[in-house]
Amino acid sequence: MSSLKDVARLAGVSTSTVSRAINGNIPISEETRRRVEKAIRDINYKPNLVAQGLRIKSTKLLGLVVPEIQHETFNSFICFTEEAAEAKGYNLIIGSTDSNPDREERFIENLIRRNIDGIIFSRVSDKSHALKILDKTNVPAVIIDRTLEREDIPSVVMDNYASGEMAAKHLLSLGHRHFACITGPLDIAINRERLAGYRETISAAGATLEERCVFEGNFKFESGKKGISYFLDTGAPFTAVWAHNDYMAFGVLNILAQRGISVPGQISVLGLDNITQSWMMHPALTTIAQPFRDMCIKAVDIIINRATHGENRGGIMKVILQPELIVRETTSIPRASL
Amino acid sequence: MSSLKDVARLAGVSTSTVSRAINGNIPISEETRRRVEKAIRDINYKPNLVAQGLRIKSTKLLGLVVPEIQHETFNSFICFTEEAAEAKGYNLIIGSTDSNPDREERFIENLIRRNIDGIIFSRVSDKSHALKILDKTNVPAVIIDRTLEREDIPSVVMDNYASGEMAAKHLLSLGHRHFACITGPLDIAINRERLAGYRETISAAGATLEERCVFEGNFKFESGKKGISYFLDTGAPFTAVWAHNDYMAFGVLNILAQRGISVPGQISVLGLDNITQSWMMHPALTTIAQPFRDMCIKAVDIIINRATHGENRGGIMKVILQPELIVRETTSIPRASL
DNA sequence: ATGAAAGCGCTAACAA
DNA sequence: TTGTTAGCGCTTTCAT
Repeated sequence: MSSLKDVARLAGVSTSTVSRAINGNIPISEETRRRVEKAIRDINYKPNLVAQGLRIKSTKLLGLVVPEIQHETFNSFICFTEEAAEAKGYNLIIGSTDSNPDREERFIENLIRRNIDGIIFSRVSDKSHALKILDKTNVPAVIIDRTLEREDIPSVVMDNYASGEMAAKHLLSLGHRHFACITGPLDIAINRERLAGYRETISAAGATLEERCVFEGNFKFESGKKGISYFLDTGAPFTAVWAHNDYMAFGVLNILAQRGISVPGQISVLGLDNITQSWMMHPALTTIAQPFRDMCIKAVDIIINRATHGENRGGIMKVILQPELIVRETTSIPRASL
Repeated sequence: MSSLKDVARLAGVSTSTVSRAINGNIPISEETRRRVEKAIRDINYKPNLVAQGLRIKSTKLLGLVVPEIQHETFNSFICFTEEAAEAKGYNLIIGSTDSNPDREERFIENLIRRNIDGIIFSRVSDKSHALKILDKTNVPAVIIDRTLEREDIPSVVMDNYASGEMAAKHLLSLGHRHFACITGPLDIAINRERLAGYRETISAAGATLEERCVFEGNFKFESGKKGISYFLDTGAPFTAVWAHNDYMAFGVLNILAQRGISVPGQISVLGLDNITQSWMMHPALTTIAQPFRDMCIKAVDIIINRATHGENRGGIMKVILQPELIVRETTSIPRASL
C-alpha cells in the first residue's frame, strides 16, 4: 500500500500539498494539481482510512444495531442500510444484541472506540442500556421502527395507524363485515396504533371487531397458530383476519390448511411486512408492505447529516413513512355465511 | 473519551508503562500495575481502536463479502459470522456486491484501506476480480461455500457429494425407485457433486434417475416451478424429487398444490438448506441442513489464525463439513403407482 | 500557493 | 522495571 509520502516524493511536493490537492478545499496551482493527480494514478494511491479516521475523527463508518439477524425484518434493515450507506461512501458494521445487554453494551462501546460516525438502532426500548452509554458520548444516533418517549433522538417509523386503516379498508371494500385481528405485543406502542387504526376504521363503517376476535400475539409463527386456533375453537364470528406480521399470518394459514378451511374462500387472511416468502406460499399472501427501504435510506440520511453538520441539523426528529397494500391471493369477497 | 495520557497522568507513570500494563507482555511491578489498573477503572478508559489499528496494523475488524443480503443463505452467513467474530472480540463489516464488479472492487479496496484483519468471501468464482485485488496485498482471505481451482486460498464447504448420497438414501429407504432432481447451475462444481452423489447412490441401489428427470435450475423459486412443471408436462416417471435448495423446493410445492397433487401422498419432495420458512409451510418441508454455523465458525477461526500467526499457519486449506437430514412432512413411502 | 512541523492515540525500540 | 523518543499515515496550523 502506497502512502501520501510516496505520492509527495513522486510529484516532488510536500505531503501537505498532496493532502490539499486531494481534499481540494484550499487553492492549489493547476500545475501542481496535475502533477499530484498523475502521481496518485501512477501508484494507485488510496488514502488510508484508519490514519484519516484518527486524525479527523471521522471514519466513514456507520454502526447498525439489531436484536437478531436471522429474521426477515432485520435482514431487510441490514440490506437497505448497507445499500444506503454504500451509496454515500460509508461502510457498515453490524452487531446483533440477541437480547443480551452485555453484548449490546460491548458492541456500542466498540463502535465508539472505533470513532464511528453514527449509530442506527433498530427497535431499542426506552429503558435500553445502550442509550445511557450513548448519552455519555456525542455520537449521532437514530432509531428505526420504534419511537421513544425521550425526544432527543430522531426516529424513522412507518405510519402504523395508517396500516390498520389500510387493512380494514381493503377488507371492507371486499364486503367483509366481521373482523378478527392477531396483534403484536400490546405494550409496544406501534401495535396499539395498528389496532386502533383497524378498529376505528371498522367501527366507522358500522362493521364489527368483537373483543373475542382480538388475540394478542408475539410476532412469532407459533402465536399466529395459537390465535387462529383460539378464534376457531371459541366460535368467534369473523370472515377476515389481519395479523400484525407475516410470520403470524403464516401460522394462521398453516392451521387453516391443517383444518381444511379454504383461504380465501371461507376466510380471508391479511399480513404485514411483505417478507420474501409471502409470495412463495400457495395461495400467495396478501399483505401490507412496510417502507423498509425508505426508512433505512432516511435513517442513513439523518445520521450522516448529523455527523457532518453537527447536532440536530434541520431539526427533523421524527420521520413517518406510509405503508403500501400488496394484494395477492389470500383475500377475497366473503363467500361463506357466518 | 479518555486517553492513555489521562491514565498515565492519573497513575503518575508514563504512557508506555500504561500500554505495557494493558498489553501485559512486558514485566511490570505489581505496585504500578495496581495503580494503573485503578486509574483505568476510575476514568473508565478503553483503548481507542483506531489509534491502535494505525499503530499495530490490526484493527480487530473482519470483512464479509456476500453477493446479496436479502437471501436466507447469506443472511445465515452474516448471522453466524457475526456471532463467531464477536465471540473472538472482532467486529464485522459487511458488504454486498449485488453482482456488480464495481461495488465489489470498491468494497474490497475499502476494507484494505481500513487495515482490516481478514476477509471472508461467500461464493466467489475463480475469475472474480476481487481475488486479483487481494493478490496485490497480503490480507488473509477465506472462502465459504465454494472452492476455487487455485489452491492458495483456504475454503470451508459442505460435503456436497454426501448431501446427494443422503438425499438418495433417505428416499430409497422409504421405498422410492424412480427419482427426479432439480439442480443448481451445473457450471458450478458443488452442484455437479450433489448430483453425482445422488445419481450414483440411486444407481448403486438399482433404482432409476432418468435423464429426462433431471432439470437444471438456478436456485430460484421460479426455476423450481419450471422444473416440476416440465417433469409433469412431459410425463417424466418419478415419485420423489430432490431440489438443490429450499427455494426451488418451495416452487415445486407451489405447483403441486396448484395442480392438486398431494405431497407426500403422490410425490415426495426434498429440499436442501433448511431455511426458516421450511417448517412454516404446510406440509413442512423435509430437507437437508447445511452446516452453516460450523462453516462460519471455522472460517472465522482460519482467518484469525492467519491474521495473528501469519501466512498459512497450520496449512489447513480446505475444510469439509457434513450435512444433516431434517425429516419433516414432505417425504413418505410412495403410495401412488406410476 | 507551498512547506515545515505538530499532533490525533497508540506501541515499540532504545536507553537508563 | 521504567521513561524517552520516534513513528504509524494522515490533516492542519503556522510560516513563508
